[in-house]
Amino acid sequence: MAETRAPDSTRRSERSRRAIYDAALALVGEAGYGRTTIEGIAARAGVGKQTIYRWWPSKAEVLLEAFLARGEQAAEAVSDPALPDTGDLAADLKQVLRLTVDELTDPGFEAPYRALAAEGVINPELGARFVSRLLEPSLQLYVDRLRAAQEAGQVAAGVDARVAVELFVGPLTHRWLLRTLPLSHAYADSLVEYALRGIAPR
Amino acid sequence: MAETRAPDSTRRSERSRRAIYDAALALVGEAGYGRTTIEGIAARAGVGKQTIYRWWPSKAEVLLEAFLARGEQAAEAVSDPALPDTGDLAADLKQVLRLTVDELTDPGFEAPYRALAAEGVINPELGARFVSRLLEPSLQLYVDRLRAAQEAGQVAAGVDARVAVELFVGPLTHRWLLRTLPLSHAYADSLVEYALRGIAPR
Amino acid sequence: MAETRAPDSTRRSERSRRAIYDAALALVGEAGYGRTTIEGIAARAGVGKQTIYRWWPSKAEVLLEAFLARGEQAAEAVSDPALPDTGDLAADLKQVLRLTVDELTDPGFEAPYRALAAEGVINPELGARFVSRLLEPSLQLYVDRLRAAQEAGQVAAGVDARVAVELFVGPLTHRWLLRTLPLSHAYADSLVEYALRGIAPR
Amino acid sequence: MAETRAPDSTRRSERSRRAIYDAALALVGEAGYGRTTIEGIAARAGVGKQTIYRWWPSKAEVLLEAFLARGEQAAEAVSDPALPDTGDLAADLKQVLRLTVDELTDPGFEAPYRALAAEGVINPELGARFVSRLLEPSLQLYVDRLRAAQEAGQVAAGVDARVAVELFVGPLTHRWLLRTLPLSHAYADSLVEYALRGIAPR
DNA sequence: TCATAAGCGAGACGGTACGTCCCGTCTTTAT
DNA sequence: ATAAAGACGGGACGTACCGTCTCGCTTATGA
Repeated sequence: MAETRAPDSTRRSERSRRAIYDAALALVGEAGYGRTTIEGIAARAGVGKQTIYRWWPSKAEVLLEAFLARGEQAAEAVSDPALPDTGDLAADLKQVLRLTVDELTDPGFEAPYRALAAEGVINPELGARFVSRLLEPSLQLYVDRLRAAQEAGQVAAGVDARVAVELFVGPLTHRWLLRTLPLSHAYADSLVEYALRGIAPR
Repeated sequence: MAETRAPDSTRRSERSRRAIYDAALALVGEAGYGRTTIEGIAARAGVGKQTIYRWWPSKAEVLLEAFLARGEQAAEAVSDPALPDTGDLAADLKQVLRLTVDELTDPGFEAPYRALAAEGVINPELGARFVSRLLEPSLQLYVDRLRAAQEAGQVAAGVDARVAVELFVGPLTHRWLLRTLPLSHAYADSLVEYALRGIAPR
Repeated sequence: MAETRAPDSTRRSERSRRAIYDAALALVGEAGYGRTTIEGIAARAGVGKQTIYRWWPSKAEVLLEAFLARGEQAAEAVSDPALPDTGDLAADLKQVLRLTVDELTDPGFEAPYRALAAEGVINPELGARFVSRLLEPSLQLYVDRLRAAQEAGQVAAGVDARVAVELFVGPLTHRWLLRTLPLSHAYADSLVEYALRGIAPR
Repeated sequence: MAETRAPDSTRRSERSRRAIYDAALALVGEAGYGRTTIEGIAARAGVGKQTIYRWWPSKAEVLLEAFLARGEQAAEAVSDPALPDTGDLAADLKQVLRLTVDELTDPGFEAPYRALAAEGVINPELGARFVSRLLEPSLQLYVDRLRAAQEAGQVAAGVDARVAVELFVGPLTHRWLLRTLPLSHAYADSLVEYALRGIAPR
């Protein structure tokens, strides 16, 4: 059991960590995931390769953490991450799905997010981390909003909120990942209408 | 205009083509997409590397054609590719979605299909071919079945069948690709129930 | 016994081989053996690293062959490699040892020759090749000349010519390798005088 | 003039110094000079790398000092380092050369000595130190003995003792360094006989 | 007596080179 | 002309060390 000596994380260089995140996100955005290399990230970050290999097991993990770090920065700016609750469930969901459409179409966001999703499709370990650290937290917001609506009698009592969430998010993600048909606000609205009828109280 | 002369496909070796397909599918299944190499495919197929480069532009294309070729073999065995139409729309969809769940879980099928999907997520050209050659044809079967139901008054008249299809297929694919939660027949059934209510006539 | 597939030497690129020799000798001369790298040789020769690793096991072997190749070129220009035999043994040996001093002092020759000798001191395999391919052939010329002198009665009959050779060459090499004291024609002459008396007939 | 402040040698750890010497000699003996690294020496000595870099400029210097330190230990055991002078010059020289042969063949001695010699062949600075600290002192003992013999009329008056020494030591070193032919007591004896005749009085 | 500054073990850091794998191209020989 | 074979120039991999640096921790004075 030749455990390869774990590095001492208290002595880690925060400066290098940030430079690596920036370089990784920039390169994936510019050249694509396949043409982004560890050597390239190291060179752009002004960092030795070993500093990357010391702290991350793979290119995909670097990108995942870089993405998470960016997300946390963005999250600090927002006080309440919860979905809006104006009482009008349909309007609230449409608003959020429209925002999601915008985000998925944002050039700076799309490339690394696609790269991570694709890597997670093939690599179960990374996929699990991708889901638990990035995807599930935002799905949970939907779950919370749907439960609130359920208590307000706007959603049928027997509906499993976790499954219901996928009625909204699943088709959107499907279109985005596989590029079957273009994403649009109109499509988001249609989804909300169909899916909401599907889980409405009798 | 020194156009790199296109090879004469009439003299192409059918033997090599098949060996390449077999090797490609086997290697992706055994080692994963990332660890499958053109050299590896060539060696395993007992073929020169150039024979691959002559006929395919990339590893992904080899795999896509290999997958299609296998699909066509399977298709020859089936006379009518259409979805069942017993008149009971819910039952028909449940049956098909359950079969889809089984297929997505089949070990021999899953690895290359995931590999292609993931590559398509990142590579738009391949993604487009993946969708048009593999995905859309089967989605079209759903569209046809839903249109028939619509004419039979089992689906609301205003519903866009192409969008409706995604209410069934989108969540299922989402779970499979991202492995958020396990696929099961019960989940397939739930999807059919929720989604069908969403597009039911008033 | 996983024999690492030997390359097909009939398809070897003569062009690359020569470029590698030139680059290796130039770099050792310019930067010294320690600062000469395989990557540097490959880059300077305009060659892939693998082309070096395919044909040579180490930097030292590249240099040895480069040196031998240069020697062979030089040898082609000379019809008879034998030592001069004017009948005057002392004069002949002085002439040859003086030439050797000049050669060992020649800037273009010294650096690679030192590098090879030093590597051979540490690495017995390379040392053996260095000796058998470079050193012994020239020592043999001395042996031949001494045997001729022996037959002419200028050297004592009982003397082992191979040992006698080292009386001339050993001290010279010792000074050169270890730089104890400067090499000079005068030193060469002294050596010949002392050593020749040592092996003279009674 | 930001001279990098010289370390305070009064506070130097004798314990570490010795551990470094031991580790260096052991590693060179076990793995060879090329595979001995500063990191390896530090790890084996249980010492920080900086402790080596603080006190020595290079791997070769560490080894040279380690070798010298061992030599001094050995020298303390001997009262008089001078060569024997029994009056029989040939016998005295044969005895010393035979001892030298034995030493050069001693496994614990050979590896580091070869490593230093080889490094000195390539690196003139180290070579100079190698010669002045290790080689010349012992050559001087020969010079002294030969001068004594000269005064006793056993060596021709005109002979330069420093040059004469090399007639004995040069061929021996040549054989040892380059491994042209095996070292043996018989070879040592032959050398003494030939060389002594070369410098004998008329 | 006790701060304070040196040497020290430890090891992270920016780098360079290693030797290997594979890329996509090209050339040779055989069918 | 296609095919098997594989050498080639090239680029990235992940590893090993380089020499520098920064961290706490002894340890040994000198204020």
